Amino acid sequence: MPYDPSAFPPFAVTVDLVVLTVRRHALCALAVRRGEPPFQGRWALPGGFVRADEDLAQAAARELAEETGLRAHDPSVPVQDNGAHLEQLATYGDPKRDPRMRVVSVAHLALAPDLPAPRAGGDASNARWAPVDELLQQGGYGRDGEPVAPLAFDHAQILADGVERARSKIEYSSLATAFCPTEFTVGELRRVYEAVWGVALDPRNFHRKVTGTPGFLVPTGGTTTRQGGRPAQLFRAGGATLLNPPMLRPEV
Amino acid sequence: MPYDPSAFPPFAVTVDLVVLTVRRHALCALAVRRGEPPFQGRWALPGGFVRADEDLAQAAARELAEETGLRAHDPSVPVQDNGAHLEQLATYGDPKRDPRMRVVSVAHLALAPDLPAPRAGGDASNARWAPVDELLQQGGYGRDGEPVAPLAFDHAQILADGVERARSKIEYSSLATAFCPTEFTVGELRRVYEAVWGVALDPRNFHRKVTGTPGFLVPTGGTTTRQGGRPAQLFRAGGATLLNPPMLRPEV
DNA sequence: GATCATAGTCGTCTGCTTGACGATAAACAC
DNA sequence: GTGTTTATCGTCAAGCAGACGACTATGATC
Repeated sequence: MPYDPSAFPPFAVTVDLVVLTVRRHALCALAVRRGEPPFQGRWALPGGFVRADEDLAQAAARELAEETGLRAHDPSVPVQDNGAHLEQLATYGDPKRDPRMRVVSVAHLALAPDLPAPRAGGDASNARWAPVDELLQQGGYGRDGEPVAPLAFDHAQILADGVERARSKIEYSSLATAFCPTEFTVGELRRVYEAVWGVALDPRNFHRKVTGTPGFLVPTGGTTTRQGGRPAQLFRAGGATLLNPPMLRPEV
Repeated sequence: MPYDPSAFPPFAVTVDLVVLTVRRHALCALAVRRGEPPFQGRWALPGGFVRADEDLAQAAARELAEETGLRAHDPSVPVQDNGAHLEQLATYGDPKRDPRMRVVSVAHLALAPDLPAPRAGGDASNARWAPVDELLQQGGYGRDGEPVAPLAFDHAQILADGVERARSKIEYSSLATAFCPTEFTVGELRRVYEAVWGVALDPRNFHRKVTGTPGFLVPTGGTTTRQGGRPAQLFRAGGATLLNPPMLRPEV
């Protein structure tokens, strides 16, 4: 294993982002349209090169800010204010994943509350929140009936891995609150779980579970009626990051 | 995000391996002694450069074979024969992690049954199985009383992350069987959990749990008495990879 | 203002899993 | 045989989850 500088092949290193949010009861991911070949005109995950003096997490946070305006949290700090949760997902390095050169991409996963509208270099038509189901279906048709092209590069795989990570992680952590605004109701949190898992949950058992787990939610004292119906208590995310026992995802 | 070939800084990409096994009731990791600067003479994780035409998983499997002679499993296939479990762990890319140049390391985690003896280029004194507690304690003294130097580079962090991954993953998957030979007893599997978690488990409850989880263990029909005491049934790992409900790690 | 629809919150009951631990079984050493 | 070790089965109580009834507090509709 000598580190002879002439003995190793050079790589380009990028970060790609799986930015997830919940909009209109659906789990959505941020997609940007590629403006140049390869895969010109196709949708892709946002990302970019890691700079020479930058850590991987810094690069991911910078890209996230550039694409969405979101600040990333320090991962060691519990979810708070309107920053996004950001964590490393996995690294993809197939020699043929980019037809032009050898690129290793360190994918990151970001979870954000519902945001107004994406901006990508100021051009709204080149960035959008798309339901992950729509982005992942291969060769199907979108909700508007137009044919859906698969994501560029290996981004479908990266997105699928990110979604799976998010689905499993909200089971045993308090990460689902990262999809919520600073103050939220139990019902809003439940709708997050329902959107991410794609299932219906019993409101009564869910309420018992989340309010009974110490440190998960702290009441702010306020109430809201923005969902209609009886006013609901408002909560903030508590300090607990791990849920024990976990939230159980219903079978199949 | 233009892909102008002159616009990105070149990186070296390596794979580093956290190879874990259980020896004499202790969780051990493979360490190799560095033969050259920086950190010459210090212990480090095995690893090496990713080749120009190689996938990351291939590079990790190649390094694993070079260091231990182990073949890696296809991760989609359940644990079987004496191959090792191999999975990607995380990627480390701090600009200063290698003092000579910009190196991004894609760390992998391997779990192996107890092996005869490590070989690193045929020189046994340059590779060893060391208890992870010993490798991770900073500036302490080893079991033989000699001072322990911390691992080279950021390998202590990588090792800690790998150990934590293994500890949590055996909770909800059948991965603990990767530490066992092809055929093993419930008691041997229990001692794996005890070594990895560093706790004592009730043999009766453990037996009930693992034999009661469908698909976890399949009896081979044979028995063995190699542990002394009453002969124990032999099992192979079953097809199940996920344990539901999980194996619970005792509180603190 | 009465009624209805909607969403939130509190309780109850039942079954399953766990943790603690008693008891028995089958080998070996002496 | 006696003691030691390890394996295996059984029992019991506590805790938690799923199913679901009941009640509350809003806004919408008649």
